[in-house]
Amino acid sequence: MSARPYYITTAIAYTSRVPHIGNTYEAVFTDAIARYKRTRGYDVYFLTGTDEHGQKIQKQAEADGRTPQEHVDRIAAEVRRIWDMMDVSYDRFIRTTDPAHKRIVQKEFKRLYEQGDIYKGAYEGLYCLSCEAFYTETQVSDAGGVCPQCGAAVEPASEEAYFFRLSKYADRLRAHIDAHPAFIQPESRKNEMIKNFLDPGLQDLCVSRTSFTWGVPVDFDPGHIVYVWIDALSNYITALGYDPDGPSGTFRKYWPADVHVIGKDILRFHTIYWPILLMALDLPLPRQVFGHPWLLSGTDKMSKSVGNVVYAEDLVKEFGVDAVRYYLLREMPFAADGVLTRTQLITRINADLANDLGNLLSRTVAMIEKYFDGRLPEARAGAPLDAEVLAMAEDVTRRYRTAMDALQTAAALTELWRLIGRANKYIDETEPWVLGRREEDRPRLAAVLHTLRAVLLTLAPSLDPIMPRSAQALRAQIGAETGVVRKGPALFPRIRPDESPAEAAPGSVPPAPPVPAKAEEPESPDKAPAEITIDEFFRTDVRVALVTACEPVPKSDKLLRLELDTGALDGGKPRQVVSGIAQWYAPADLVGRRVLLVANLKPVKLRGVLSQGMILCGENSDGGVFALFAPDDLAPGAKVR
RNA sequence: CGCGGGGUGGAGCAGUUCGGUAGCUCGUUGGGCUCAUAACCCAAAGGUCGAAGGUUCAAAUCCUUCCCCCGCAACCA
Repeated sequence: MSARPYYITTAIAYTSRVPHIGNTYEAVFTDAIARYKRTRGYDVYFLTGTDEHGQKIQKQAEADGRTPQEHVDRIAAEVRRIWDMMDVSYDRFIRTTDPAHKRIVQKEFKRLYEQGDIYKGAYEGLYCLSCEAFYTETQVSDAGGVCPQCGAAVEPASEEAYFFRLSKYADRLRAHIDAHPAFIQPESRKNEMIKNFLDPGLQDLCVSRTSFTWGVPVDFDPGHIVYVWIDALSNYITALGYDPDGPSGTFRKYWPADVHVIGKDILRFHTIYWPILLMALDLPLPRQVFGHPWLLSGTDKMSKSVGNVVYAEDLVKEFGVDAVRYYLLREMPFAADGVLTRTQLITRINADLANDLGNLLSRTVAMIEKYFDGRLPEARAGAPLDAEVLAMAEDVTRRYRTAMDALQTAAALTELWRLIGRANKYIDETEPWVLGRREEDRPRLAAVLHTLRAVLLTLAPSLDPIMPRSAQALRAQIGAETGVVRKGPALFPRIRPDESPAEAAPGSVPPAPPVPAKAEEPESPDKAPAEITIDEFFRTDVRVALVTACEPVPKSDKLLRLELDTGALDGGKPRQVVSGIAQWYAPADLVGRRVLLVANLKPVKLRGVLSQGMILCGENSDGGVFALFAPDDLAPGAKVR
């Protein structure tokens, strides 16, 4: 019987910035499943890659003074390097800028248009000239009838665009979801999708843009660019050689995908738009979409501005690939968000990898070398206890497989460690060092060590998908191929815990960023702004202003409404500014004080309240915000420069 | 009443679907062992399961109300 095909994918990584450990988790997780399926004899095809189109990338590249292609080439290479470093065993790395991909996307688009699933319509909305962007009526009315971005007037406008008739397939999709309970994982997400998107009815989806050029052009209508959904999602089939005019053998062999592993944030696109797109193309739907949870850094989402972003590379440098892989696969829950802290990482490595697994191997190997010179004799005296441990090994392997089949790597690892714990206990129970003292106990000693070696041999293939290198090292030491046991270097050396003050305090929760945000060089969003001339600076009108009144903005958490005396600037009239500092200042803290006001900002309405300027504040890396106050000697209205 | 997730020994979590002795890892304390990476094994201490009502012979689990925390959205110009 030929091996059963198994097609598994990650989402393609967006190339606006270099992926952090949270993004990397997805690749590692998917890799573990792919490797596991290979050990189970499946013919696995593992796809990953990068999503390289869109306005954001175009703008980013412009800001960096590069062409979009240069930009995505750089980031895609970086993504690939990180995946390789993590031993991600993908079979194909697709990029949406691959010419073959683009060609097929164009064909798909055309076919959908010709069969009437895509139609040309008008995108109606309120347009802001200065932002060159459309806004919905709700967005505008919430902003008080002006542009939510800049506060300028907006006007109704329409622009040509292509739309996808989602509604046509909604019933079929609903039926599919009902008939395939495992389609959306975890289960809780299923209701979310149905309740939030399917039940209210699907709007036709706008699938083209004319506002930027970095994308796949609609070949029969110049100026239109295929918008992200059709372009990006199609990677799962174009990578296999799909072609509306006759797909490749690879495609016929692997499609439909067994599972798309994606972040929970893009579940909607994968469980609604993607299936409908496939239906329209008359292709079978993927068997499962798994929206994995987030990896949080400390208690928060990783974010550049908070400064708690962790990169796989830094962790790998310090702890090794396999330890990082183990942590991710062990610590990430199936549905709830996972947490990454340095302390937890070190604890996990020491307790599980060094003490339990590493030490089990170490003591077993050491004894086999010491008592039998690396070769166990045939003459053995078994005991019921041995059989019990070996039976457990089998049972654990079974449970491990069940968990892995259900994508529950944490549960699978818990099982393996149950066996490791049992084996360590078995050593204490049998006391091989006592057996080693008397010649007549040699057969019993041989049996005990044989049991231990057997347990490790059982463990090796299960550990393979999780920690390929260490599993290999373990095999080598217990002589899986040669039969000769030879002690090697410690599998996982113990790590000395940190003694930084933040983590030393007993009972305190150390949410300290595990690793300082690394140098910014591959990232552009946060790098220091470009130089400006003094004239450009003087375009900013900064003034001293006296706070004459202050109150919270009703129904808002963060906003304070300030009334400011700006001296002669406004002809003695008070100026009203809304500032998002309610978390840090009570109104009473501000009244009577002199703040620094950016006086020539475009006015904007916040929560319905007009704000005519901005108060200057400083922000610490821990997020604390402090207003900058002027000395009393400076009169209201005084110019600051 | 915006949407969603969560509140279980010092820390991190499981258990809640289909009520029935509150479990795991780390940490703490005491003991054992010496093959091993100051590792391993055993034992103990430690919990009003966010609060209050209710249903029930029985509630972490079901119902009602409330409190708190975290995301997202709206409001951080």
